Parts: sequence; C-alpha cells; structure tokens
Amino acid sequence: MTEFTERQKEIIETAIKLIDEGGIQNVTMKQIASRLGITEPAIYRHFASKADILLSMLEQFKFRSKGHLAKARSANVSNLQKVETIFLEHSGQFAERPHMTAVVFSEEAFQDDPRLAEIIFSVMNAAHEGMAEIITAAQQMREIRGDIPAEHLAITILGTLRLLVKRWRLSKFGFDLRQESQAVWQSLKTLITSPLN
Amino acid sequence: MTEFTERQKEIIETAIKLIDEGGIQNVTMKQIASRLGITEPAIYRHFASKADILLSMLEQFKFRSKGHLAKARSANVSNLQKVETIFLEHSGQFAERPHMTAVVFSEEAFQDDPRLAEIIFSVMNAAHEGMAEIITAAQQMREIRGDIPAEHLAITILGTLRLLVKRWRLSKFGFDLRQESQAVWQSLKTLITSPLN
Amino acid sequence: MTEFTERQKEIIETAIKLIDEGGIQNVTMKQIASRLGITEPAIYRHFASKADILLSMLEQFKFRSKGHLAKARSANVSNLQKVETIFLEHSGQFAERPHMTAVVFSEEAFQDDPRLAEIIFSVMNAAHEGMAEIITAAQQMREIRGDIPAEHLAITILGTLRLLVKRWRLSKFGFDLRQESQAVWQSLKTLITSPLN
Amino acid sequence: MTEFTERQKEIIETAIKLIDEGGIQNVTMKQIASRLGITEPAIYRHFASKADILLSMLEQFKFRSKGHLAKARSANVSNLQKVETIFLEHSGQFAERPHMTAVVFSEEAFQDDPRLAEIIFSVMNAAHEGMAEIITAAQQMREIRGDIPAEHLAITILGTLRLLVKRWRLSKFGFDLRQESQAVWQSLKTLITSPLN
DNA sequence: AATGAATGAGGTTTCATTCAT
DNA sequence: AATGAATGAAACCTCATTCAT
Repeated sequence: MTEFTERQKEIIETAIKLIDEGGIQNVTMKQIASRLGITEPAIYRHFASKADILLSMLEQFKFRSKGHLAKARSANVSNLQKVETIFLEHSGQFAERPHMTAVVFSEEAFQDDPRLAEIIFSVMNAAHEGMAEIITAAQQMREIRGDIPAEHLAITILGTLRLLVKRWRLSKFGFDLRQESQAVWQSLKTLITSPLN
Repeated sequence: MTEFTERQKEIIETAIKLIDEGGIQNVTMKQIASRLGITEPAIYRHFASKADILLSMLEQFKFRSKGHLAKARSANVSNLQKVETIFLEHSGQFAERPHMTAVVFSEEAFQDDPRLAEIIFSVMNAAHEGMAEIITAAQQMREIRGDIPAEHLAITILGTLRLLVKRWRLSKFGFDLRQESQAVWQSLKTLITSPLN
Repeated sequence: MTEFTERQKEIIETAIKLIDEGGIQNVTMKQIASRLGITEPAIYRHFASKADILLSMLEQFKFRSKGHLAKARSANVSNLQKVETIFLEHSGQFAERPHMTAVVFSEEAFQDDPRLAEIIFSVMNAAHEGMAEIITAAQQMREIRGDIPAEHLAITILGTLRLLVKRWRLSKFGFDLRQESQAVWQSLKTLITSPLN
Repeated sequence: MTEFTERQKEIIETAIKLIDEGGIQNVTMKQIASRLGITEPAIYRHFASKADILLSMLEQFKFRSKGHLAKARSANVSNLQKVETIFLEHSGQFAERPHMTAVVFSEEAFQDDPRLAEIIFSVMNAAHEGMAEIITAAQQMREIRGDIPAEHLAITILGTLRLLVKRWRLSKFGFDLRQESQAVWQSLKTLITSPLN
C-alpha cells in the first residue's frame, strides 16, 4: 500500500537485521544510523520517530502476508492445495528473508505499543481465519477429513509451521527450511486427509 | 534444584508479572523495587545482577518443565496417555500461572544473553526430544499411527500447544484454556491414532 | 526604516504568531517553515539567521513605537492630550494586533542576546523618557498636578498600561481592550489632574 | 506547604539563578547539575522531571506571595497602610532576592505548560483581587479617594510596582529598589488620597 | 537487610544550520 | 527561490549499578 523511499527501505531493512542480531533491544537509532553511515538526526528526515520505523516494518510484513493469503485463496486449485500453498509459501517467505523470523517471534516485545500490537494481532487473526475458512471448504468437498473441527486443524497447521520456523531459527538456520517444510507438509497432509471416511 | 529465599522468590515473581504486563522492556530494577516496596540497591542483596534474576527465573522454569516431563515419562500408563499428560499438564501449568505465558513468548528477548539463550534452547530441546521419544515408543506399540515420522508428530503436537496458549494470551485469557486444551487434545488424538494400519 | 520583502514580512508575522501561541520556545525554523509551506533552508534565503528574524521583528516594533511617540509629541494639542494619545494609541496598537502582546511580554526571553536586549531596553527607555518629558511640560502648563515627580507619573501611567494589556492577554482577549483603556484612562486622568493646586 | 529537602532547595535556587542569568532557555538539567557539582541523572533523585523543578519553584513563589498578602490583610492597621504594606513588602521581597525578578517576568515563557501557567495566573489574580478588596474597604472608610473605581486603582498600583521592579531589573539592579519604592509609594499615596472629597 | 545519593553509558528527539542541486 | 539530505550540539530522561551508611 504505502510507498517507501529508498532510504526508508534501507532503514527498515536495517531495523530488521538489528532485531535479528540482538533482539528488539538492539534496535537503537544510533545503531541504525551507524549501519547506514549517517548520523542519528538524519533518520528523522525519513521517519518521524522510532516507533514509526517499527510500525512501517510491521505494516510491510502485514501487507505481504495479506498478499500471500489472498493469492492462495484466489488460486484456481483444490482447497487442499490452497492450504499447502499457504504453508509452503509462508515458510518460503522466511527462507528468503531469515532475518524476518526474528521480527515475527519478537511479537511479544511489541505488546508495549498498542499500534504495533494491533498489527501483530491482526496478522495472526487473518492467517487463522483464512486458514479455517479454507479448511471448512475443503472439508465440505471431502478433501480434508471431516471428523475434526476446522478451527482445531487451523491451529495445528499454523502451530506446526510456527514451531518449525522457530526451530530453524534456534538452530541458527542450520537446516534447509524449504526442504524440511516440504517433508513436514507431507506428514500434515497425511494426517488431515486420512481417513476421509 | 537451587533453593531460593522468600525475597528471591518475590523478586522472580515480580519480574514475571512485569514481563506479562509490558514485555521484557518493562522489567527494570526500578519497577521491581517499587512493586516490592523496597529500593533498587536492596535488590542487590538478593541477586548479584539483573541478568541473574532473569537467569533464576528461567532456571526455575526449566526445573519445573523437566519435572513435568520426567513425571509423565515415569508414569505407569500407556505411551499415548503420556503424550496426553504432557500436553494437558503443560497447558494446565499455564492456566494456573497466566503471567508465565509472557515469559515463554519472550524467548526471543533472551537471545542476546548467551546464558539465557542456552536455557531457552535446552528447555525447548528437552521437550521436543522427550516428546519424540515417547511418540516413537507409542508408534512401536501401535498406539500412535506409524505412517508419520515421530519427529514431525512432535513438532505438530508441541506447535499446536504453543499456538493454542499464544492465542489464549492474545485473547487476554478470554477463554478457558484447560477446557479448550481438552477439546484440542481430542482432535489431536483422533489425528494421530487413526488410521492405525 | 529598513524595507522588508513580502516574504520577510510573512516570516516576521509568522514568528510573532508563534510567540503568541507558545512563547519564544515555540519559534523554531521548522515551525516557521511549515506555517509558510516552505522548507527550513528556504528561510535562509530571506534571513541570515534565526536571530536576524527576531532582530527584525523587534526593530519593526521599535520603529512603530517611535513613530507613535513622535506623532503624539508633534501633534498640535495640549500636553495632557498628548499623554492621552500615547496611552490610547498604544493600547489601540495592541488591540489591532493581539499577537504582538506576546512579544512585548516575552522581553525577558530576549535578554540573552545582547542585540535583542538592547532594542527592548531602548524602546522602553524612549517610551519612558518621552512620557516623562511631556508630563514635565504638562506640569509646567499646570495641565497635570505638580505635586508629584514627572518620573513617578510616567512609571504609573506606563505601568498601568502594561498591566492592563497583560491582563487582557491573560484573559485570552476576553474583554474589549479599547473600551477598557478608555475607562482606565479617565481614571488616570482624574488622578493626575486633581488637585491642580 | 510542601516541605523541600536541602538538595531540592539547592536545585530550585540554582534554577532561579539560571533564569536570572540567561532566561528560561538557560535552565537545563546539565546547567543545574554542573552548578551543583553533580551529574544530570542525580537530579532525578530529587525531582521527577524538569517541569517539576519549575513547578516547585513557582509554587514556592505562590506560597510566599499568599503569605505576604494574608499577613498584610490581617494586620491591625488602616486599609491604606495595608496597601502600603503590600506595595513595600512586595518590592522588599524582590530587593532581597533579585534573581527572583527574572522568574516573575519570565511568566510568558511558562505559558507553554498549563500547570505552570495556572500558577502564574492564580498569583496575579490573587494579588489583584486582594488589592481591589482592600482598596474598596479603604474607599468606604474614606482613606482612599472614592471618585475612581477600586479596580482601576488596583491596576495602577500593581502596574506601577511591576514596572518599577522591571526597570530595576533592566538597570541591572543599578539603584536601591527599597528606597525608590518608598519614594514612588509616597507619590502613589498622594495620588490616591487627594482629593478625599 | 536496606537506604539515600550518586554515576557512566546510553536512549530518543529537537534545534539551527549547511551544502549540493 | 527553493529543496532534500545531512550534521553537530544539545536537550530531557532512563538504566543498571555502586558506595557509604
């Protein structure tokens, strides 16, 4: 939605990297400035405040997440495949930008600022609701087993994804996330499709 | 393991509450002191540093987690029931001490201190390995379906638990965690036990 | 004296308004620029420095004050009427440009810059001396009572004017300054003309 | 009313001196600290914020002003003498603490902060109303001429006092304020007592 | 076991100003 | 005549910690 200037993108990117390296506490105006080779006040030409930087960062993340979800939903494939797409594209997004995992799991640190907390909340909710909806449809089409509430399956699938990414991060990106996601997805698929009854 | 004095327990408890209320950034010596009605230097009579407080907090958490795991494993019940016990007791532990959920999800904030990060890592690992081990045994006893790697099932079960607790927290403890855990567990059980083939 | 370009006049006017709204501390290059819809560096095309803006503002004020004083003195009327003219024209000047009252009462804020302080000092002195001179003449002509030093009467008259304007300002311009000045002047006139002895 | 510790008194005193020397803009935490030979953070042990320092300063001033007014009013003397007492004690207060004049005339700079502005406003109002009340009583007792509204006389007397003090300050305390106040008061007394009619 | 006073390091932000364009 | 990007200095304030008592 919002357009960012080159410098703004650089600043956001730097903030993400800093979170990755040392958590939210590591994101200081001084650090951002020194990484970009400018002084602290210079940052204020591009963002009104530090909170604005984080806000923009999360909004960008929200925007992308929404995009992935919308794309998956509108695809002309079976509902089961939509679930697969969401699962794999989501993990693919992280595989591409490993730093970003730090942001997602720093959620708790954003609970401080209501505006930031709201974004986190809405992203999680959108993912959950979107997923539950597709699963419900899949169950009606008998693509996914119907003996388990869609809500529960949504939690299970997203929870699995999250923990997988978290473990990848804790291992310091020590395995191939894409490959592992594929394997885990096969297991999830087996779980949720049999028995079809 | 380690014994704590009354004051130390109070301090740790206060730190947990502060994390709950405003994240790690909310945990300052000033806040802790004012909550306990003492001055900041007084805290140093009980802990050598702030890091030590957090360390003790996490060690306590680790100690309890280990206890639950060990208890579940040594119980004289089926392996499937052991998994159930771990799942339900874990969520029960959170239901009893809602503040604690904040600590678990603040993991990321501990990553900059190697000692703290290590504890987080080992708790998560122990849970994962313990779970995988029990699942493997269950699969051999044909209590849990064998067509899916135990590793994946462990991630799915623990991931589901984590996300459920996270959602409980985000909802500001707006639903009955114990009840919901029971329901979700029934779904998980259905998923992992059928088809037995 | 000095001629100002249109932009310069706008800048000075804006500075006055800003002082009115939030005191001297509110006068920043950023504020001035944003009010005029230009950028900060643009201001430097019109004034060499911020101090120069304030200096021009005060010089303009000094110029006008001098004008009023000179006009009153050269008028072909009684000395008492000259005093009246100064009193009423001065308050009329404020009634017309209420913002300006803020500048007069921010005098103190100008004391750290010697150039600014000098202007304030000379304006006040000119008013005082001019007033005292006219009063002395009036006393010689027996238009104003002679039992009180002209110096003291000057302080009383100017002090009354100042406090009246100050009260008008504190009341947020809540009464009609012109009308009130007329009334107060009648009282002052009564005070200084009787007994003539 | 409020009791201050020794350090708090020192800090307030330092702030007053700093205002005296370079206006409100000169009052910085760094300046205060360096004058007291301590570091900036140390100040925060004694006052929660810079605004609190100024607030305390003004409250102290308000407290003293109220005291002088109350004392004058309750004295067992004629109303005219009460007016005299207020006039002379007020100027005496300044003569004793010349720095304080800077604070009074920096009023405008306090308009920024509503809490500070409120104090200034209430001090001025109390002085005005107290004065007007006493003058009214004096007029009823025929101690002060009755042909002029008490309100106007109050403005004239207080305005004279203010301008006198202001001139003393602008002259860099170049004359004896007490002596001059005495002289000016004699003039004022002559003005407001004759003719008694 | 606790306090009062203080500190060094560092946080975010604002300010007047400069410079290349 | 004006802008976009930047800067050095300085503002207020917070943090974990220390030390004498």
